[in-house]
Amino acid sequence: MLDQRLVRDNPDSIAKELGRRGKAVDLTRLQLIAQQQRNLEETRSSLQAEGNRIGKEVGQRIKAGADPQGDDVAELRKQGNSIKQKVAVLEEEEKLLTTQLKEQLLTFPNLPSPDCPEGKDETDNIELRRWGTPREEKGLEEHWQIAERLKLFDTERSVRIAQSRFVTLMGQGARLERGLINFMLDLHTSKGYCEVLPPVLVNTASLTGSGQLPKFADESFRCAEDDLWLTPTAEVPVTSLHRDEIIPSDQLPLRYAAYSPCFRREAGSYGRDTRGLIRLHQFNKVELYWFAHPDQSAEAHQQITADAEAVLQELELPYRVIELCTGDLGFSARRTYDLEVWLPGAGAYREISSCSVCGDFQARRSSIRTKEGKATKLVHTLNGSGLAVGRTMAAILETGQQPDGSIRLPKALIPYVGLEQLEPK
RNA sequence: GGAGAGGUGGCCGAGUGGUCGAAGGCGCAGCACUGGAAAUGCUGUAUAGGGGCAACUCUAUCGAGGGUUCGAAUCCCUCCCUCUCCGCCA
Repeated sequence: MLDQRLVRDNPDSIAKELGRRGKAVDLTRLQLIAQQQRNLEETRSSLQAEGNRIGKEVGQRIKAGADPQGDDVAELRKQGNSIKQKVAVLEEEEKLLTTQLKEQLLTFPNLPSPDCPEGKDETDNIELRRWGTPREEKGLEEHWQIAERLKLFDTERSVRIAQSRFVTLMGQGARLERGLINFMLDLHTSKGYCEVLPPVLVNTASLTGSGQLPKFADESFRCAEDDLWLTPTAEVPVTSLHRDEIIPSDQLPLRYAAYSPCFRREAGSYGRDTRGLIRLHQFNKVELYWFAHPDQSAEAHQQITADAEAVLQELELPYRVIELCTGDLGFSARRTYDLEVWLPGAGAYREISSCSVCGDFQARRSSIRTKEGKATKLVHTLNGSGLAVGRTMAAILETGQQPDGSIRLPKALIPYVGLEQLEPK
């Protein structure tokens, strides 16, 4: 959420910064609401001050022995009543404006960081670096072909169980997925991350706090009978882990590694990535999340990205790091690095992790603060996939394929899967 | 699902109509004591939004929303949530 003070005092510069995302933004109406709201607050509160003064005086006089039914007390009561009525009218107007202001503020995306490169869409993203040597020989299979051959998962039967875009991992496939989750969590916790296994049903306040609501309601699955939604990412429950809290500054940064299944409606992606593990309504993900002191968030962003990269490096999966331009930035992000893993079968880099610094955007929505001396300030939040498990499996299958049709597993993963390689059964 | 209890500051916990933003404790910070520390003592320490260069000051907030009153943490109504016991259940 944007800072309402900034909107009130510097609407033009805020509009300009938001405009870097590619769409012109007009804040004049919002600024007017904010201004009116503040004016009303001023009159209302000074009126209330007068009312409080009268109330106290009545109490004092009665205590001092005045007749509670006497004329002078009655006169004060009358004044009190008249103020009360005026305040009631003002309060109603003010409440309306406050609600409007809040509602509006929640619909604006975060301000891009000044360091975020300008651009209109993904074609303007910038490749920062590459790691590893991609396999580029011809005739390699795509992961879903391998999976079919090795019977790692069943998509057709999953339609029977649920719908399209669901997958049932079976046999070695299920085992590999489980091994990957354990491997990732072990790697992160060995570096000091606190492991989290959160609820995957989350309430509206949680989704609003991390930025999915109110704008992206159609992207999430909702439980009709309850105020609960299926979480689209562990980022949501982990943000709300500290919602409405003040975190002592000596505890920062708090670093969490949360495994959760993730649920996305993928509205508007008909026909894209219909085969395999790339785009599903339900997938597994290990998410890294930091609550950081505002002064530390830039470094934290480098670190969280490095921690995500470490998973790919340990798994010997070639990848590249992309910096998103302003036009491709997510709603809550100020700056984002995407990790794209090389899929030899598909012959393409695919996003496998997105590491974002959100500044105080989520912290303001979720009211997560820290204390520094006397001052209370909003913390900064960061998130990064470490990693999307299904896509990781796809990369391992495509990268590890050997001439005899078996799949070599990365060394680091062998103890987790209990197999040297995957073979047709 | 049935019965009961309760929601107060960073935490615990008092407070049933008047200067209560709220006793006391814990925690935290500063100071004193000390060679240094512990212990002890003193002082300070809620959040949000206004106004002011600042000192400071105003308003709101005791789960949420209404009501009674000149005045509500305290009384009334509605709702939400949490806990305990019973039932059911992985």
